[in-house]
Amino acid sequence: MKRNIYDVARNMNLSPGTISKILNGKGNVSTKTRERVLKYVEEIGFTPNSSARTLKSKKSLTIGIVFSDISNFGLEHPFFSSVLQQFKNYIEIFGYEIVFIVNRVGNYDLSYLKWCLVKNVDGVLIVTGNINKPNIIELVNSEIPTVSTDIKMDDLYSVMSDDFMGMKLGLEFALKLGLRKLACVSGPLTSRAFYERYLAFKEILEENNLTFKEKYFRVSPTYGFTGGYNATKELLEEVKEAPDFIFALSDEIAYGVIRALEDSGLKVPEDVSVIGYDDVSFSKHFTPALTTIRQYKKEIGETAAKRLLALIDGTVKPEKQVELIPVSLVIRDSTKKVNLKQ
Amino acid sequence: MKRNIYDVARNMNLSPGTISKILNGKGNVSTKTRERVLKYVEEIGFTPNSSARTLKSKKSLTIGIVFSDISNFGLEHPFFSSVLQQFKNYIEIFGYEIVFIVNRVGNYDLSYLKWCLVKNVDGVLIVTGNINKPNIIELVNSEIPTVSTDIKMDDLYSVMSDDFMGMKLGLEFALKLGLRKLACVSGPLTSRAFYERYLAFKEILEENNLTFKEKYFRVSPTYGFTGGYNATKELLEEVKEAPDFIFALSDEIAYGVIRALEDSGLKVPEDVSVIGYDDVSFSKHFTPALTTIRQYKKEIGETAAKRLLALIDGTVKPEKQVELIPVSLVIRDSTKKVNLKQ
DNA sequence: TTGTATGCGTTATCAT
DNA sequence: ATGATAACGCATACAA
Repeated sequence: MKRNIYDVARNMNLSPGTISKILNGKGNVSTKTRERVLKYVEEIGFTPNSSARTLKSKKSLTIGIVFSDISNFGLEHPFFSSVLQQFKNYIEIFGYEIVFIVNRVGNYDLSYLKWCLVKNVDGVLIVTGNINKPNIIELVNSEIPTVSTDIKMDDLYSVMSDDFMGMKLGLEFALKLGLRKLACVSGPLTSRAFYERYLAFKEILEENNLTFKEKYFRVSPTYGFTGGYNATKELLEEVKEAPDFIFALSDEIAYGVIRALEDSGLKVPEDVSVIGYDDVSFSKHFTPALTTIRQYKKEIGETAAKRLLALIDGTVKPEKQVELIPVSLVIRDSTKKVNLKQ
Repeated sequence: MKRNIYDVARNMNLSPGTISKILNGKGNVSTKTRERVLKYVEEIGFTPNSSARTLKSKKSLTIGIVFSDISNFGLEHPFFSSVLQQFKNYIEIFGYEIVFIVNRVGNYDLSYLKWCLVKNVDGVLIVTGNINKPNIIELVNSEIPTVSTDIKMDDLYSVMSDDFMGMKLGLEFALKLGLRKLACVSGPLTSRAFYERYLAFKEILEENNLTFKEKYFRVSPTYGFTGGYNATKELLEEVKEAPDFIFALSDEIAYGVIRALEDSGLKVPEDVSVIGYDDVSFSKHFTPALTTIRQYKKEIGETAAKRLLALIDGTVKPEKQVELIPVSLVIRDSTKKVNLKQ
C-alpha cells in the first residue's frame, strides 16, 4: 500500500535517483523511460512522501497563516475568514496549502518565525495582525516572503481595501443627502483598518469645512453588536443634539448602532442615517437593510495570493508595496432616500 | 540561527542520541545532564525540525480536516467553521494542529486517504462530508483514527447535535401554541442533518396524530436565504391553505422563509410562526428575532476533539459510536407568544 | 548512563 | 542517459 521511491525504482528496473529526476522534471532522462515511469506512477498512484521532501528540499508547499493574532475572534469572523477562503482557493490551484501559525509545535513554545522555520513554510500570509507584537515584527523582518491583507509595515507587501475611498464614498453620500451632523462609531483603534478609517473620517470632514467633534466620534472596545450598541447609547446621552448620520466602521457595529438608535426613540433612516462597513452577507437581510461599504474579499484574497506566490518564485517583485483594492457603496435602506425633486 | 540536534550535542559535549532522548523524555539519562540540556535548549530556543521528526517517527502532530467536501461553501459557513474553530482551540492545547485535506499535494492528485498517508496525519476530523463519496468511504475504512461532526457511518465515531430532540422541541412548542398546520422547509436531503430532521419531522407529526403532507414539506436545493425564499413561495402557491407554522431547517433558510411569507402578505408571527435551526450569531438581530434550535458548537467541537485524541492515543475507546449533544429551544419573536391566559 | 549506527524517503551531486 | 552515494535532521535499537 505505502510505497516509496525505491519500490518504484525496483519495479521499473531503474535507480531511485532517476525516478526522482523524472518526478521533478529535472536532469536528463530519455523521453522513453520518462513516459514509462510517469505512466506507472500514475497507475499505482504513487506520491512522494511529503516530510522527506521538505526535509531534503526545504520547501513544503505550505503557506503559514497569521490569523487571529490581534483579537480573539476565530474562523467565525465574517470578513477575514472569507478573505482567507479566497486566498486558500487560489493557492491550492498551484499545489500550495495553508497551515495556521501558532505558538507551539508539540511541547515546544516558539515565536512565529521559529515556527515557520521549523515547519519550513514557503511563505506567510498575515490575514490580520498587530504591528506592535514582537512575533509579527520578527516575522516581517525575516527572509520569509510575507504578504498581509491587513497591516502595513516597512518591507511588507500589503493588499487591502482602499479605506480612504470607502470613507469618502460614505461621507459624500451623506453630504448629498443633506446630512451635516456626522457621527462615527469605530471599533478599537489598535486595528489598522479602524484607525485609518478614523483618520479619513476626520480628514474628509475638514475637507468639507465641517468640524470634527470628539463627542460625535466613539470608539467601541469590541468588534461587534454590543460594542456598537453601547457606544451609541453613550453618544446619545452625552450630546445635546443627536447626529443625523452615523458611520459605523463595521457592519456588525452598525447593527448595534441601529438598535441603540431605535431603542432611544430615533428612527432609521428618517431621523438618523447609518452606513456600515464590509457588506457582510447578512447585511442585506438586516432590518433596515444596511447601506454599507462593500469590500471585495475575493479580490483581496486572490491578489494577496498572487503577490505571495510571485514573491516565493522570486520572479517579479510587485511594484507597489501596498496595493489598494477599490471598494463600493451599496445603498440600501438604512440611509435616507435621495431626494429626487432636487 | 538554524540549529539541529547535532549542534546542541556538540555544544553540550554529548551525543545527538542523548539529546534526542532528553527531548522526548525517553530512555535513561541522568537528571543532571537532563536538566543541563533542557536549560540550554530553552536558552537558545531550539526546536527539533518538524519534517525530520515526522519522517522518522511517522507522527506529525497534525489532524487532517475534511471540510467543504459536501458543498462549495467555505470557511464562511457560520455553523461548521465555528465547530472547527472550537475543535482547533482544543487540540492546540495538546500540541496538535489542523491541516485541510485536499485532493493534491504539489502536482500530484490523490485521494483523501493517500493525502493523509503522504502527510502522515495522526487523525482526521470530518467536519462535514458526503457518505457516498469514495474519498470519504476509503478514508473511514482506513486505519487512520477518524471522528466526524456531521456524518454517520459504520466504524466511524461521530459527535453531533441531537436532531430528533431539536425537532421535538420545536414541534412540541408549535403544538403548545395551538398550531396545527405544520410545514417544513429543508435544505438538500443529501445532507445527513437535513435528512434526519426531515425524518424526525415526519415521525413526530405522526406521533401526534397529524398527517404529514407532502405539499407542506419543501426541499430547497441550496443552503441559504434564496433557497428558503423560493421554496416558501412555491409552497404558498401550490397550497390551498397556508400553514400556520414553518420549521425551517437552518437559520439562513428561515430568513428566506420569513421574507417570502412577508412578501406574500403573511405576518410573522401573527399569521405564521417560524422556527429556525442552528442559532447562528446573527439570528438574534434578525427582524423578527428568530426563534430557533440552538446547537452547541463549542461542545460539539471539543467533544469531537477529545474523542479523536483518545482514539489517537489508543487509550480509551469511546463507548458510544455516536455521541449526541443536546440542543435547546431559543424562543424569540418569530413564533406566536404563548397564551398565558390558558 | 552515554554513545554509535542505521534508517526514515527524498533530492542532488558526481560518476559512469 | 543512468546509477551510486551523501545529506537533510531526527529517533531508536543496540553497543559500550
